[in-house]
Amino acid sequence: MADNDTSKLSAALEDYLEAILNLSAERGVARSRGIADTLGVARSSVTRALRSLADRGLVNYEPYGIVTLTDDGLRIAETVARRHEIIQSFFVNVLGVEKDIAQKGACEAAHALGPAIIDRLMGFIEFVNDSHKNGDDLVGRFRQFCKNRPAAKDKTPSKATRRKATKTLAHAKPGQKVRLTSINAGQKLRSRLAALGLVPNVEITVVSTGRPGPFMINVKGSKIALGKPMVDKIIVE
Amino acid sequence: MADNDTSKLSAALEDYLEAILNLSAERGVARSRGIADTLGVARSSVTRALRSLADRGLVNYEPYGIVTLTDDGLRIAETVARRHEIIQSFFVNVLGVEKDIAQKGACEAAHALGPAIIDRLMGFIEFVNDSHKNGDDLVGRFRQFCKNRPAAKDKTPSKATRRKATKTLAHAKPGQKVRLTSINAGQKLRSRLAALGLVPNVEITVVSTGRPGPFMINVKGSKIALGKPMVDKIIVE
DNA sequence: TTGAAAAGTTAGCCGAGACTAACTATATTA
DNA sequence: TAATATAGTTAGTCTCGGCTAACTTTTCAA
Ligand SMILES: [Mn+2]
Ligand SMILES: [Mn+2]
Ligand SMILES: [Mn+2]
Ligand SMILES: [Mn+2]
Repeated sequence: MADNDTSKLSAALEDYLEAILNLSAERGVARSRGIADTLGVARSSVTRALRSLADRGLVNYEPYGIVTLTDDGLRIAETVARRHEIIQSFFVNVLGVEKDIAQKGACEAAHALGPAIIDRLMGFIEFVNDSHKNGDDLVGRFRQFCKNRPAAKDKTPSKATRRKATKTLAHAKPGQKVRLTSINAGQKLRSRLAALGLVPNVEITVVSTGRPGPFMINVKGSKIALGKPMVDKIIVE
Repeated sequence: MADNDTSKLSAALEDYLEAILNLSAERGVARSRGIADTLGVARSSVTRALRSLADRGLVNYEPYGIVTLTDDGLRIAETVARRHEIIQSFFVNVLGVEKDIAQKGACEAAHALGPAIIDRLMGFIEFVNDSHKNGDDLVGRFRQFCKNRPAAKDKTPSKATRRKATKTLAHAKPGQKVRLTSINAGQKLRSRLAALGLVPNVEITVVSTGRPGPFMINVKGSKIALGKPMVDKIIVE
């Protein structure tokens, strides 16, 4: 009988429920083979998932039988399917994303976004539709807006890039002067380097960056050759 | 040295990179302990993740050392962080979702949404801001719109619910007449039930639904008692 | 009715990613 | 400088969710 459904379901198991719901609607019945095909997994994986779902009281299942959702299972399946639909609708109908891509992204995102966000998102879609009825073609304006500006690239630097990233000696160019911040290594290596003058706050002048040849630096008048692994461990500013 | 980064990174490893980027920016340096605290995992989990990332050439790491991102790692970390920021910004600044919830959802969704969707989403945020400058307070209008309608619930039935779900005998109420569609069981059980008159298309009248007592049905004049497991296997319409 | 073909299950393997407990290296401080 | 506290690693375990190969059950058609 229906077991406890304390812990939240994994994305994978939610997908099984969603697949069962869809198959039931489309073909009238959900069988193991159909689920495997829908999700692109091996038939044996389905068997195991069904046992797991049955243990949680979410499907009626027994070996060689067809699969139906219990009331609990139906509730979850509908919630997931609905989230998927809403997110996908936003991607396609508002953002104008290509259907296949939207489908894939929405199916995954559906497991990550809870009621608070989904409700708002649905409200927003309604708002957009409502605006349209009132003569304001928001989506059309957005499309137009997109045309009039150089398509932003996913790689465009943003706040993230503006944050200073830790620089190692490897990032320095020949001729550049840098100050040693710290050495990313154990004390034995650190003391070995200290003997060469490589201590915190010392000024380093990069002589050559070692392609080809060794990475050469100048520290207080003496030239030092460093190996690549070493170069990555020396933090500078 | 930098290994091949053929296969796409898992969400978990992307989170490690993101955490390292953030720690480097906030504290100047990323150490194992800080990563563990940020992500809420055990220190030993961090050790393993760092080894894995180092193998892929995404971080400079060696035991007991501090951690820095390689150029490849930095690129990925920034991409993930930026997706996170854009999605979160949409949730908070457009949809008006509470910060903590938006943060959590965005961090997860960031791994699921690729450039095609993210680019559009960022464009949309810009569009909204742009509209605002031109005197159209879209967000304000949306907030107003939300107030003027009964808050939609995540459980509201939608297309998903409108699809007919498979009904079992368990869903029937006392006195109800239903037609048997199929029996979710192997042939031996099916023939046993067939002997009782339970064959496809036969009409079943529900007598009592068995709380307490057995589930009783009337088939062609004869009363039959069914156990709960059986009731779940009989598909009707 | 019987013998494939198809559907489904079992058994065993694997990698990812978490955990705890115990150990080791490093840092701190008296 | 030695003792202790903290940080980090190692070893071993677990669950999840894939997979293949081999077997069994059910279906279907001759
Ligand atoms: Mn889906
Ligand atoms: Mn999904
Ligand atoms: Mn994030
Ligand atoms: Mn994340």
